[in-house]
Amino acid sequence: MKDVADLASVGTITVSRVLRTPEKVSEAKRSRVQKAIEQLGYVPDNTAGALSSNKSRVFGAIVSTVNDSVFAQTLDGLSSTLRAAGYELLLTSTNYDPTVEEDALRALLARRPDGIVLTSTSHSSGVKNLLKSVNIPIVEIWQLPAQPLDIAVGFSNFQAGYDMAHHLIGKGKKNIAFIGGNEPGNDRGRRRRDGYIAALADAKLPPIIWPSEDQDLPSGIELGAAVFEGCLKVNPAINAVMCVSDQVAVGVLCEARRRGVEVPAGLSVSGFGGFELAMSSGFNLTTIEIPGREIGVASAKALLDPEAARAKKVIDVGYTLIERGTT
Amino acid sequence: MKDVADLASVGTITVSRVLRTPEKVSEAKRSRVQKAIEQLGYVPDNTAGALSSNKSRVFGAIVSTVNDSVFAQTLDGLSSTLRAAGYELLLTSTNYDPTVEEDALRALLARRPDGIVLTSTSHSSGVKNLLKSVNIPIVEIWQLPAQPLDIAVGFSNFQAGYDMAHHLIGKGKKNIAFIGGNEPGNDRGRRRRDGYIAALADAKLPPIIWPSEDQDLPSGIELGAAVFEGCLKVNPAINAVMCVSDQVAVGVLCEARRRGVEVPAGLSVSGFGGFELAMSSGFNLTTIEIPGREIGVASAKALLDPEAARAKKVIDVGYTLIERGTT
DNA sequence: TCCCTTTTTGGTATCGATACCACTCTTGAT
DNA sequence: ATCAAGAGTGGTATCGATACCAAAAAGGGA
Repeated sequence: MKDVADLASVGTITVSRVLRTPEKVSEAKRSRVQKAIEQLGYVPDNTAGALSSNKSRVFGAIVSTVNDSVFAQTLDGLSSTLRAAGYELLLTSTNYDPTVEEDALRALLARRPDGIVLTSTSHSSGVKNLLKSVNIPIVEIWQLPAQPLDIAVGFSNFQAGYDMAHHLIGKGKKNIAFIGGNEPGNDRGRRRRDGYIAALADAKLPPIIWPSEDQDLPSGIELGAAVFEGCLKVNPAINAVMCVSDQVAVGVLCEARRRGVEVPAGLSVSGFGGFELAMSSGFNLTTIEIPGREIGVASAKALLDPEAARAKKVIDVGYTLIERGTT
Repeated sequence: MKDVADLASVGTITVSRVLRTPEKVSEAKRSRVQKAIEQLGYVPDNTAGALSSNKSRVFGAIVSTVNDSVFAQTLDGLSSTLRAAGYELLLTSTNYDPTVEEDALRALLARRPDGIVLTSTSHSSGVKNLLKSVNIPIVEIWQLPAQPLDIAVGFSNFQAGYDMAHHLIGKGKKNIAFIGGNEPGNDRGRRRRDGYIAALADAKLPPIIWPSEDQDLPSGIELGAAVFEGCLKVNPAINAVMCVSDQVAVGVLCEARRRGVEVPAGLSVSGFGGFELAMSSGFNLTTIEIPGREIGVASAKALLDPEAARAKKVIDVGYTLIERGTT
């Protein structure tokens, strides 16, 4: 930076200002400095800037997994919006293991991020203490906790589960099973299930949940394929399955076709997530579409302007029940 | 850090050593310092450390997209391996837009990463110059360039394309079409196509490529579904389609079922990627499986020990042709 | 016991930017 | 002509860690 300043015959502070607050520098010097920067191929050192200004221009994100297409959209929206504003994203994943969260957070905080995004909403006390001790915006996403730590961006999984169950009931189905949602650490799926239970209770129908907590079954598509052997055989009266995710629903649909089960006449199937595959004409799945990217964009905005976001506390991006051919 | 040092009655430098090189500190002081750290809830400031030691303990990654499940596995392997070694990952995506790469790189370099991972292998001269001017390990992944900038980790897309075409030819198919691979900036798909062309040439068969460069069609599953109208109608003799990705292949399979086309008797279908869906029993797709996670792990190792990696220059993780029911 | 080597420890300068303050130079109103 | 307000500019201290060097303590062989 000294070299640039010398070449442009200005003080170092003016170079700094050209980069951070160009409007405070006169046109003449600004262009001289910019020319010098280009000529020398100068790339500023943000680590030094972070130290002196206490602003790292980096945000941290702790996600449970990047291996989920709707989740990936959120990351995408988050990262692009932040980058457009001159910020970068420091990414860490916990692989749904809650014990890793504290370590990951500690490592993140050592990099002095200007804010943090968390995808889980139940935290250990160690995590809560760490978050309380730093004075930066904390955004919890993909779920709306009753008591957000700071700011929350998401939608109500409970309500979404309720709505979908209500939709199936409205179609005249009386024996509706809920499939999946038992992965440990994934409380979002459980909320959808709670919504399902509530909707069935309101309609005075008995809930059927499969698999039970103690059954050890594969998740995703494989789980859907296993429904016929594991669930429908035990309870052949079931005429609708409400799946915890689109992946599971696609598994059900594949297997239904193979077995010649008519959808939706013999069996209604619904998904959750808005997974690309589900939208395709081949499956034509009724599902709840989550604006994954929008969650990312909204969180980025919350991080960039925490005061405005804190006024709302909870930002509900909503969801859309999309009725297609499987219900 | 001063507070910790005072509480433990040692110099600040000893505190630093307890964190970075604990084996150089006597047992007695080490435990005293660790107790003080815990008591005060001290979280070290890595931005300061980065400035003084010229080591940020952060690696940068520029990916074309996180919206791809096999790609996500790579990120996962990369991030977990790095974190286990005390490093973090700074993530940026270009959304397959090569013009963004230089900006993204400049922003990354400002954070002084200790190394960089790139998913594309064709770079603008600006990018090349920037990379040349920094003296850190550069790892290009998911493809093996003839002239790696520094280190490359991946597999041969060309060879994979060749092998799959060879497999289809071995099955007695004579009219084999290649579907997809025209997205701009995605040179990996193009390499697979080149492999396909080479294999057909060796077998003295005419290549059929669809869609052509100038056709504007959706990608992914939708493209697969469009094959029947757009490609097979024009050339009904085609009895095998080799798809650029599993997504496209799944689209073909869905539509084939709907139309009652027998697979593989009437039409063979192959994919690429090892996408979860393709593995499921419902589709039973013949595909080429890429060890996505392993690419991430191997790149992380290359970043952590660049000297060892530079000795090899190119690290080929290979791939596996998995024959299932669609060919 | 003494001297030499090795281990352990601390003081101080330093990394490269920005905050803070002080100063000069405009501009426009009175 | 004078003054006040504001814009533009630069000098210097500072952020919090680690590198480097020097010194003290601990072992080990004569």
